[in-house]
Amino acid sequence: MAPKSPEDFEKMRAESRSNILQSALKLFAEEGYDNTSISQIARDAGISKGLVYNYFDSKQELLEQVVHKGLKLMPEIFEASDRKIDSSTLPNMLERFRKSLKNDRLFWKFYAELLLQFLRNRELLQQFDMLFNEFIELFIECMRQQNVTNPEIEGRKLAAMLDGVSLHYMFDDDYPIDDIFDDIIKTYVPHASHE
Amino acid sequence: MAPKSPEDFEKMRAESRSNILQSALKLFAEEGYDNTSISQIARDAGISKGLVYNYFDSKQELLEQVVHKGLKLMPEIFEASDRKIDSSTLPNMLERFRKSLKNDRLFWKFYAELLLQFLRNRELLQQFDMLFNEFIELFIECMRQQNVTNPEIEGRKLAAMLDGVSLHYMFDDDYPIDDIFDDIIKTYVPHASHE
Amino acid sequence: MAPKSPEDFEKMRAESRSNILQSALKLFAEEGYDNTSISQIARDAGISKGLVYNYFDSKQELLEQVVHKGLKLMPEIFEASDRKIDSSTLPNMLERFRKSLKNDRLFWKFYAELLLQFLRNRELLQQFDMLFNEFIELFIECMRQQNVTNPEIEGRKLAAMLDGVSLHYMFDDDYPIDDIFDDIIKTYVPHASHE
Amino acid sequence: MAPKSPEDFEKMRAESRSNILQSALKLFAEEGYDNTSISQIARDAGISKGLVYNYFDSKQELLEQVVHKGLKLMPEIFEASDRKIDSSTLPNMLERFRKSLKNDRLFWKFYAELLLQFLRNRELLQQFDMLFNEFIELFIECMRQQNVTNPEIEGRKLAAMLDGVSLHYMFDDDYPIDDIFDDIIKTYVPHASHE
DNA sequence: CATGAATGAGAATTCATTCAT
DNA sequence: TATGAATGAATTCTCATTCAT
Repeated sequence: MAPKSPEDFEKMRAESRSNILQSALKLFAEEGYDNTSISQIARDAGISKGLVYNYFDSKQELLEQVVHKGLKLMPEIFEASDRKIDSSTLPNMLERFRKSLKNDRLFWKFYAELLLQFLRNRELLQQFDMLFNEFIELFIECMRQQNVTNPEIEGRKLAAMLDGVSLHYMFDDDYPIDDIFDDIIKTYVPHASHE
Repeated sequence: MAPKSPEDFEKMRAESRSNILQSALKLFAEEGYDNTSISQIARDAGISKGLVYNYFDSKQELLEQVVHKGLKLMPEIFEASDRKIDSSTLPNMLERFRKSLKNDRLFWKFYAELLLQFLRNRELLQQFDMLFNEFIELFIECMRQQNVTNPEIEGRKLAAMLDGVSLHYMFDDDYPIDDIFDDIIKTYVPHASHE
Repeated sequence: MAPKSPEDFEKMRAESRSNILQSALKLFAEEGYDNTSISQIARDAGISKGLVYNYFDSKQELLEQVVHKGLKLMPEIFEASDRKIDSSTLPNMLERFRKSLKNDRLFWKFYAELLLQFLRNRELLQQFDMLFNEFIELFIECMRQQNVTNPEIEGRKLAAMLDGVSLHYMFDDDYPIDDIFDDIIKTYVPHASHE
Repeated sequence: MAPKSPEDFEKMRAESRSNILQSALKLFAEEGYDNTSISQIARDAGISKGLVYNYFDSKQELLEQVVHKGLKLMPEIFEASDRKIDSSTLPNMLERFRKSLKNDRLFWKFYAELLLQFLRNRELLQQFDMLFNEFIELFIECMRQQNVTNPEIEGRKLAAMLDGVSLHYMFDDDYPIDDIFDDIIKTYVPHASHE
């Protein structure tokens, strides 16, 4: 009844949009992109099918937006807040990653799915590539900090290992994720414990 | 006049079947399972749509057969021929793996795709799970051979790293795959360096 | 501007659903279940193929719904309105049946078709079986009313004869349906003649 | 090895043909015409799919031949061997029919299926119509023999009842077929009892 | 802004029929 | 005569997308 202000509308739009993205992320992660229909997403978001198209031009664009939103979470996990890399950066990052893996299994399943989509889809690949390289660069930088002999190689190995561990963890409910992380942290951050 | 002999038929069948599996592997790997239609597979194999169903009951079964065939390659890559694990097993395996990654990129792309399919599909998961665990066990056994402190953890880390490296390599055409492998071999096979 | 109200949608749905059932009944009856494609039904109903699946999960379910709707007509034909069986029940029923046979030839053709489907399809058989037995029981009850020596047998004979007459009538455009019915009524309702 | 004489070939042909017809009858009766594939028939007959087309031009023609062969059995059941109709014709016929119903349930199921096919298929209808009318005429003639008041009507009623009883019997494994037949025979052949 | 009915292109699957041998 | 591989048209069913209200 009360006439809504432009701001109200704006807020509603943002909220609806966010709901849709939320539902899409969940369903894409659980069922896979191809096995998720717009109807399901709409139903899950509690809105009508048609309305989805009010916010996103196509299913493909919805995917891209979900990815976009998802990738923005990555830096929060991996980047040190002060952007300065020091000896605590890597252990902090690893801890945050471990925590995220355990808490946001859904997101990481989706991330795994995306890896595959990316291998095929040029549009998505570009969005992702930059971030992906930043992420590797970050590890390389950490290695450099630690004065390892070959930071480029060591950084890539660490990145690969973490991706591999994530995959295996998603596969196997009994995966000893904590043991593995404890060990990785110990290995890659040896200075942390003694001297 | 002369009716075809059973051998003739057998040969035809084997050939067609093999063609179909070949095309299916290629397309599943390149486009993904869901984005590949039976029509495409048939077209690629140079046969009619209907014939595919002469050899495979369903698209799902075709996938399973492709997987089955693919998984048979794994042991050749990872297992020591004499089944005895000694100090040369791991370097041999790693070399074979490196070579396979570079030669059979298609297969490994597909393998990556499968990881995701597996996360959802119970049928496939079972076929795969055993092999997957064997593969991890193998690395653990190698670690045990080398008297590392914690073979269980070290084996899993190595397995994860190799999966991660494979993924990254598939992503990035400039990935320094040889440097990484050289390093891994050097790290995990320290004895190799000093004679 | 104004969104459609739930009532509007409800009305649209009911109408479309009814159209589809109508067309399906007609075509199943005329062509047989197996010889009728969803496309034909859609075309006949003046809608798109896909819409049929908006209302019915499968062709099989469409059949079941058509049957369900059709079977609801049966009681109107065969049951005495007051549920009490007396000497007028049978002649009334026979008259209603005669009238229905002549008016609803389509339905009865379909009913005949169904008999055959039923011989194979367990799902449908159950829906039908109850009604079928009720129908025979009804005749038996009428016979009992008339104090015939062996009402069980006589009831079944009458039921069989009516099914047979229906079939023959559907076959033969010159079938003397009225003569037959007049005779049956005279035979089975002897009291009608002498008061 | 021994060169086959033309007669041998002829006999083999006849035998193969008969096998196919046998299998087709069985499968059509059990599964229905539409649900039976040529492959099934060939498999059941122990020959190749292609060979079926050596004997029959099409599935439709195979159906027609099965019908043709089947209908030839009818006279054996219904006609008095000496073609003369007397007071024993009807009871004999009814006994033969009862026996056939119980022994050849498969055939009668198929006959029921055919009734429906006939209602749609002009080709088949013609083959059948003649026989169908002969069959009714036969009953009418029997009634005439018995000096019933209205042989035309009574004959048709008997024919209808027998068709109906057959259907019901096929439906219901507990159908009291013998009681019904005993009663029919007693009713329609009253003279049989008192001399 | 919101709804869900309606569309239609495309996918998997079946199967009668053909054909080379 | 006999085989079964191969074809392709037809069928059921799904779902992204449009549109009238």
